[in-house]
Amino acid sequence: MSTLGHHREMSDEGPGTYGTQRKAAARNRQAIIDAAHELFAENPLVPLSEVARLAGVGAGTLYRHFPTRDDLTLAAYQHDIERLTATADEVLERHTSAKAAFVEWFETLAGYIRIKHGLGDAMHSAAVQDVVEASWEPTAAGVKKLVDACRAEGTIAAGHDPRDIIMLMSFLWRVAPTDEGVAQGRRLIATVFNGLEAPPS
Amino acid sequence: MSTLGHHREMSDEGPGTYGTQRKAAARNRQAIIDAAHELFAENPLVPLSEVARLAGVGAGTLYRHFPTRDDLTLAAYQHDIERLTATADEVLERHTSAKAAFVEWFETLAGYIRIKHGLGDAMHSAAVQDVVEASWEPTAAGVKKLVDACRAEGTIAAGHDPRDIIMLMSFLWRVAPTDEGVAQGRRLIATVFNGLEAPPS
DNA sequence: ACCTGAACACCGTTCAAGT
DNA sequence: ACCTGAACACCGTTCAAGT
Repeated sequence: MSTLGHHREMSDEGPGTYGTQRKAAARNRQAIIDAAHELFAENPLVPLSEVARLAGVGAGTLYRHFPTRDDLTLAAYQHDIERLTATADEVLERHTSAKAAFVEWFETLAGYIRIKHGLGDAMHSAAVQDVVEASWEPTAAGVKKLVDACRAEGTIAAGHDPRDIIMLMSFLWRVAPTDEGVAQGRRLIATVFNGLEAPPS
Repeated sequence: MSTLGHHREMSDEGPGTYGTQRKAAARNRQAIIDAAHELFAENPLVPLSEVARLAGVGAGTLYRHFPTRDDLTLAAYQHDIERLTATADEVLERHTSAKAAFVEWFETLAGYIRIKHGLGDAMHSAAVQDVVEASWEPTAAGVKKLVDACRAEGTIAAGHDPRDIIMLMSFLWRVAPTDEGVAQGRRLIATVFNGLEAPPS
C-alpha cells in the first residue's frame, strides 16, 4: 500500500549494506544445505543442532531458512534428484532397446537409493510424504520418457501412468542393502516390467 | 548353580504373593498393549508417556515390559497381523478362482492399511523395519497359500517367492487414502499380478 | 518382584539482544 | 535485515524409594 520505501536498496545488486547482508544470508543458506546433505547421508535423524553447528550458524538461522525439517530435507536432496532426472535422457541415448534403458535406469535408481540411505529413508518416511510428492514431479517427467520409448517399442502397453510406475517401484526403498537385496531388486524390477506388457485394468 | 531357593513360589499358580504379582504384571502388560493399540491408531508418534498414562502405569513399567518403542509397536499390532493371516484361508475357501482370492486378499490388505494409518506408517518407517520383518513371517505363510493356489491354477508362474510378492506390494503403504488412491491401488495390484504370470528372471 | 514417578538428558523451537 | 545463542518446552529413559 505504501508508495514510498527503500526499494532501491532491496534490488541493488551492488555492495550496499542490504546487498552484502543478502549475500551473507545466501551463503548461510547454502552452508546449511551442504551440512544437511553431508549429515543426512549418514543419519537422516541427526539433530538439527548439529547441522547448524557444522554449517557454522545459530539455531535460529537454520529455522529462519527452513521452518520445518521437511523443508531442509527437500532442499538437501533437490540437487541429487535433478541429476537423477537428467540421467533418463542419457540412458535412452545409450541403448537401442528402450526396455534395456528402462531396466538400467531403475537399477541405477536402486543403487542410488542403496548408497544414499539417507535419501531413501527420508523419502520413504511418512513425515516427508508431501515433500517427496513435490520432488518426484520432475522425476516423473524422466520416467515418462522411458515409458513412452517402451510403448513405441511395444514392450509396454499404452495407458500406464508414469506415477503408477514409480509407485510400483516402491519396493526399491525396502530391499536390504545386501547382495541378496540387490538381486531381489533386479528380479522385482523385471517382474514389474513384465506386468506392464498388458494394459492397465 | 544354587540348590536351594524359593522355586516353589515361582511356579505356584495359586494365590501366593508372587502369583498375584505376576498376574498384576500381566494385566499391566495387556493394559499397555491396549493403550498403545488405541493411541497408535490415531498417531503412531504419540508420546509413550501418554500411553503409560492411559494404561494407568508408570513410565518405568512401560519400559520394563517394552524396552524399545519397536517392541511395543510389534506387540500392539501382533493381534491384527495374526487376524489378517487367518483371512487367507477363509478367502481361498470362498472363491473358486485362486486369482480372485489373491486379488481380494490384497485389496483387503490395502483397505486395512488405509484405515489403520498407524499400522501402515509404523510398518513403513525405517525405525521398525526389523519388527516388520519379524511380524511378516506368519503373513508370508498366508501369502504362500494364495500363491500356491494360483500356481496350481496356472495364473502365476512357478518360482515366485511369497516374500518377493509382499515386497512388490510395498506401494500399498504409499497410496493416498482417497478415492483416487483406492483406484490406483486396485490398478497396481492387477498389474503386479500380471507380472507374476511369467516366471521370475 | 514389581511398580511409581521424580529427576535427568537431549532435542526442537523461540525470542531478546546484538551487529 | 539478519544473526546468535541462551532459554524454554517437551519427550525419552533411568533409578531411588515404596509396596
